[in-house]
Amino acid sequence: MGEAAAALDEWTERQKDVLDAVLDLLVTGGDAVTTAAIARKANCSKETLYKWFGDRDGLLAATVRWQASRVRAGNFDAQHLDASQLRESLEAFAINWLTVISSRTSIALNRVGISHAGSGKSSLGRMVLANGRFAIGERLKPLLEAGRANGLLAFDDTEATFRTFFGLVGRDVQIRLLLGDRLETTEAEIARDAARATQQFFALYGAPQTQKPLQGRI
Amino acid sequence: MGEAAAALDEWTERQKDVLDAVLDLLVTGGDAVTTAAIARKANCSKETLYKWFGDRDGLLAATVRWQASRVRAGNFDAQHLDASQLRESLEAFAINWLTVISSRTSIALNRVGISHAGSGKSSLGRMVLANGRFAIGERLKPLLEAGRANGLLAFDDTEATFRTFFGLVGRDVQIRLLLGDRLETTEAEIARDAARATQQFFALYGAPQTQKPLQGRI
DNA sequence: TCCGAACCGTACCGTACGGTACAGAATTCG
DNA sequence: CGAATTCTGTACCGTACGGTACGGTTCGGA
Repeated sequence: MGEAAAALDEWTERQKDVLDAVLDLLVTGGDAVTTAAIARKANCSKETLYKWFGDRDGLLAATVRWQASRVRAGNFDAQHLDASQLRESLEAFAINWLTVISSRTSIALNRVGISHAGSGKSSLGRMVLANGRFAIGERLKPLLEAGRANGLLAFDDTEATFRTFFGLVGRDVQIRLLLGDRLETTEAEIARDAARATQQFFALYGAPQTQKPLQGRI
Repeated sequence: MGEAAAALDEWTERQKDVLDAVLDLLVTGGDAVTTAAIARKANCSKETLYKWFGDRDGLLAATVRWQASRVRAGNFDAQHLDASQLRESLEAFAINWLTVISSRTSIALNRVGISHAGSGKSSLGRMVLANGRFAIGERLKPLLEAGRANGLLAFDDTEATFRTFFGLVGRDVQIRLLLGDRLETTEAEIARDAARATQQFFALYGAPQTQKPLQGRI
């Protein structure tokens, strides 16, 4: 939230163009993402790159933040939920999440973060994690808790419940894509998987069908 | 199966020592896994490395195969299953899988495969995938189908069912570890998670408690 | 119109690393 | 024992790449 706003005006338009160039290079995995290639693609000098972003890692970190600041989908309003609204919201979350992790951008950034995490300096990995797995968690948890408050869901541990939802939605998709598996992720496929995951989630955590107390409405 | 046997006698003892050295270097992520470092650690010359394994990628590929050939756990016998045996077997699978993906070796090899997949040449990624995600799938599916044949499980698509089990067990563990998250994965924690995943899996795919026909017993 | 700041393009430097060459030790085999 | 083979250790080569230096250009402000 504050994070996203900060990232949005943290750089000038010209600098954002540079970050977009980095993203382009990352996504088209063909050629290596060298500082020279970045400067060429962005029509700027390497010296400017280093002046603005410090070093290559700083540039990559800025790119992660920049992409993250763009991705935030609007939060879902979780007041006066009924069962079908909750189901729709969960399904929308699942669709959104599957779409994100299937995107070439997400795959490329996760690969960069993982490579860095393997090289000791794990700050990029933590950043990807914060803007991926943990960001979606913080956005989904209020919805889960609203569902519980309205008697639609039954669970004790919000974190554990979210992790189960995460597993039901993601399954093996992310690791397969990261490892280069060709996995057709069409929109229709994603919608079907999101619906299945949501249904399974309700089977596990849906509250038993009791007459829910008409709280507040006289 | 044949793969494992092939890998076991594909190299001499001396060569296996070299591959173990590569694994050691990969696991202790501190220093880069250069050919010079490998030769130093294995007390052999770089020239021998190139003679035996072709080039650096061939050496890494051989290391993946070598590690995979060691990991295979004994298959589970899936005859005359009753419910508690099935549950135990599934839980054992889950424990085994969680233990593997939490190991420093698995994390390091997956990181290498992912990095390679990002650099165009995806053969290493596919190899890690074949010996990880797909190997566990091929080993688990017979158990699922035996459970169905014995009336303990109800599902149509074996692959889809396995993927759900995979998601319930793995959740966010692998991506978090790959991205450098410190995630305590004690034996007790793994056992608890495996039990929870198995229970959830039965809740989704357990056959309704009918009197199962006493097939074969008079 | 002039000045200075920011920036582009290119050239350059140092180092790290994959891969090769080679001399000498170890080992095998007749 | 001697010849041939295989291996080790080290030195070496070429290249790729992160980072720096610098001359030339654009552009905003006085």
